Order: sequence, then structure tokens, then C-alpha cells
Amino acid sequence: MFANVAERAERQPVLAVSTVIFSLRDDERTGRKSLWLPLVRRTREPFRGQWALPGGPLGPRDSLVDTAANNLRDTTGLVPRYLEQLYAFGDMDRSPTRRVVSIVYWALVREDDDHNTATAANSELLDDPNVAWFRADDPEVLANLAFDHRDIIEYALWRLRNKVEYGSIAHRLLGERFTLAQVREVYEAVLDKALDPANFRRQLRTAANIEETDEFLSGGKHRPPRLYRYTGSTTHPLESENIS
Amino acid sequence: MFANVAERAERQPVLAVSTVIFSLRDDERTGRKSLWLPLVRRTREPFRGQWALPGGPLGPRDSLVDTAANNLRDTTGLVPRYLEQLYAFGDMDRSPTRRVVSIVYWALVREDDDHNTATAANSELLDDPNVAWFRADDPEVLANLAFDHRDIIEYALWRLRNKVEYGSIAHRLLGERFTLAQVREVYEAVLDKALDPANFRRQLRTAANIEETDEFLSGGKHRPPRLYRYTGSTTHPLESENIS
DNA sequence: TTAGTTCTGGTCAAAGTGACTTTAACTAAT
DNA sequence: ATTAGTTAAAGTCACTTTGACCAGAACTAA
Repeated sequence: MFANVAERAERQPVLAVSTVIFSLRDDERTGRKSLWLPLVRRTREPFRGQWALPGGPLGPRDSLVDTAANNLRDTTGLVPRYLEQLYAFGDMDRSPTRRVVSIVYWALVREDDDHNTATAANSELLDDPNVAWFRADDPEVLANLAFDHRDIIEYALWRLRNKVEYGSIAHRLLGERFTLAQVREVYEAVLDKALDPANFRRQLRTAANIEETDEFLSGGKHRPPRLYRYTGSTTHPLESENIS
Repeated sequence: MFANVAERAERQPVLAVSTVIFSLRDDERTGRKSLWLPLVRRTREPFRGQWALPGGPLGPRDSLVDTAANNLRDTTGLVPRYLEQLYAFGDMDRSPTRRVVSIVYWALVREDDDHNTATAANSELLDDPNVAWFRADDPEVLANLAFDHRDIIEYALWRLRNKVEYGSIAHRLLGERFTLAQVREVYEAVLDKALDPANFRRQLRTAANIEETDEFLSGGKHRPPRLYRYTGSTTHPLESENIS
């Protein structure tokens, strides 16, 4: 044990970058939509065979956020529009072998995003048994993750629930145009409770980072809802890094 | 230029930890209180002679937050009660010589804190011409900082102003017992605008993370104000790391 | 005793919130 | 063609919160 600590102290720490990605999916259990995230199965020790967050070493010529994006594309086929830095985890005993400092990013994606559908790379990866989506709060899954990835995911969820600006969250999960009912579904998934549609509509009007368009969404077996557009971006540049 | 990039890519990145510390001080210019922070003068290249945030390399046996605290104690004599992780900066060109990934912490301290007064170490450092306090938004100072420390400080200020829980901010800047007027001064310094004392009092009552005591503060030439106590701590553990 | 200062509680109109009702506009079944 | 079913969207009403302002309370200093 002592030898282990001493050994770790002597070697240079490894710099890694990992990513937590949330998406909105139907949840057959509750009937509502809820948050899901992709995990990759580890193919080598330590924690071989267990599920882990997608991640890898810092690219020597890549920025932090580019490292995250590149690794994400290669392992899961996902290309989020922008990533946000979550936290740097650097405790001594995160990895059993040597010291790893992980800078963790997180993002919200919609699965029907242009980048993420119908591409050859993606459809290949969809069949990859080493990549899969899980409910973000499934205790069964969280309990068996590699490293300290359980703590990381729980912190990401906490951050999501404590975000001030919910409008941008909805925008990122839904895309350019969306109905108010869809925005409400996002809020309900994040807050995990039902909301009154009429009051919700009124409150979004005053919140004002959402703007109505002249378009409507037809096709449902009910009155067609108006489509809206996000007009916000009050976040700090460092908190919504674009991918180059 | 190309050679420089290639050279940087070959060598392992350096892991450093820096800290932004804010304190509340009287501002003779505006008459109100405002935010100040300590800087240290660089004694070697690059940026020799210019002011910079206190910081240093990751201690091989120290956690991230301990590295920040140790370096802070050694260079400025300050011992904040807890630090909060701000952001990891890792762009290629942050330092002209080689690639540096800096994990930056931030904290709020009160200058009359037990840890920070009347200790031998501190009084020595007070005379150190290479450590000084500056107004956090002084454009003159910000323009001449080493590395990208200007961006870092501006982001720290942005984060402070966008904090949801202001009660804890006041607590950290003021200590265990404080008057409502002092809390209001904190809000006014952070938000940079005057607030109505009567309405401010009423709102803090409903916010409820502040509790009145039976003590009063006498000595002023006016009615002695009641002292209050903070009863909050709704923040996530990762966002208020204790120093070991 | 009086003037000066801040503390602290109060009023009042305006704005916002939560629970609920009503009407509008579509689809699908009869 | 009519009707039932569904969700959209607007409105009502009691209640709470907010911002601006006023007035008395409690101390110090002259």
C-alpha cells in the first residue's frame, strides 16, 4: 500500500479528458421522458469489461474540448454541437495503477441531430455491443461503473438540475424549432415532476429567451402547436465551448 | 512558429494549480465596498516582473485543492477555509515556453479571519513587496497580468456574479456573525448597485438560509443592529472543498 | 436635550404564481 | 357529416412576492 502511494507520486500524472452526455428518451417505466447517457465498455485493465464514460488521454496538439470531442466521435459516433466543462477530478486514488487527472466535459444532445443520424460511422457504432445507452439515474448501472465515474455522473446530474438557465438546456436537447410541450417535457425530465401546461406557457413568455415563430407542427391528432425558437445565449463563453 | 508548436506537442504538458481569492475592502473611490484580490510578482521568466495569480505545479502527493492551499499559504500567507474549483485552462498557447494545463481554484476570504491575522508568517508576508492587493476590476492591473490570468480573473468575477446562492458568499466573506447591513454590502459590492435596506431585510427572511441571533453589535453611532448567522450549505460537496 | 445616523417594521400598488376553467383546432372513428 | 378524443392556448381568481416609500425606534455625539 505504501509502495503503491510512493510509486504513484514518483511518476508523472496522466492527463485524461472524459465526457458525460445526456439525451432525452422515452422512459417506458414512468411513461414520461427521462435523461439517458451513453457508456462504453472497457476493453482492458483496470476495470476490464465494466462500463465507463467515454474518454482518453489529452491529445498533444488538441485543446481540452477538442480532445473530448474527438474521443467522443471515435468511441460513440456522437458529435455534440458544443461541450461544457464540468470539473477536474484529481484525487490520488482514482485509478488503481497510476495517478490520473481527468478533466470532464458534459453536453446535451438530441438524438435526431443532423450530425448523429444516418451517417455511416454512426450506424456502424449503433451495432457495437461495447457502446450502449442507460438511464442516467439507474442505480443498478451506477453501482457498477469503472473508476469514480459514478461520482462524476451524479455530479453532472446535480449541475444539470441546478442550472439557472433552463431555456438553453431545452434548446440543446431539442434543436432549432420546438413546441412548448417539448420544452415542458425537458423541464419535467430534469426536475422529475409534472408541470401545469397553461402556467408553464405563461412563465416562458416572461422568461423571454424563447420566441414564437409563424410555423406550426401538424401531424398529431390534435390542434397543431406553434413552433418556437431559442434566442438566449446569456451563458459565459467558457461555459459553452464550440467544437472546432 | 511551427517549430514552437511542434516542440510543445512533443513535451508532456505541465499540470499547475492557481487560485483567485476575493476579499471585501473599502473602496475610497466609490465610497462603497468592493472586491479585491491578491497577486504575486513573477520572479522569473516568462513574464518576469509582472503580476500573476498565486500558483504552482501540482504536488505529486497532494490533491488538487491541497496543492492550491499549500501554494497560497507559502506565497501569500493566506489560509482560506475552503476553496472551490473554478475551471481548467488548457489551451496550447497559454504559456510561451511549453504547454501548461492550469486547474484554477477560487475562494472568498475575510481579512479579519483568525487564520489570516497576527500570525508571524502573515506579518512577514505583509511587507513582501512581491505580494499586493488590487481591485478586482481595475483595468490598469488586468491589462498587464502574466499569461492569460486576465481571462481567468474575469471569468471568476462572472461566476461570482452569477452564483445562485448569495447567502453563502456573504457568509464566507464576513465570518460567523454578521449584520444584515454587512450582507447587503456584500450584495452591493458583487452586483455593483445600491439596494433598499428595508426590502433587502424582508427578502432575506424568506430566503431562510440566514438566522437571527440574540446578539447585537454596539459601537456605531446609531441603533445597534442585530447579528445573524448562516445556516445554509445547500451547495454540492465538490463545490466547497475543505482543506485538509 | 437635540441633531444625526442607521435599524426595523409597516403600507400600498404592481407584478407574478398556482390551481383551475373554457374555448380552439386538429384527427380518427362512427 | 357528425361526434368523440386529444392537445393547444387563453382566461379567471385568490394568493404571494416585489419595489418604492414612510415612520418610528434606538443608539452616539455635540
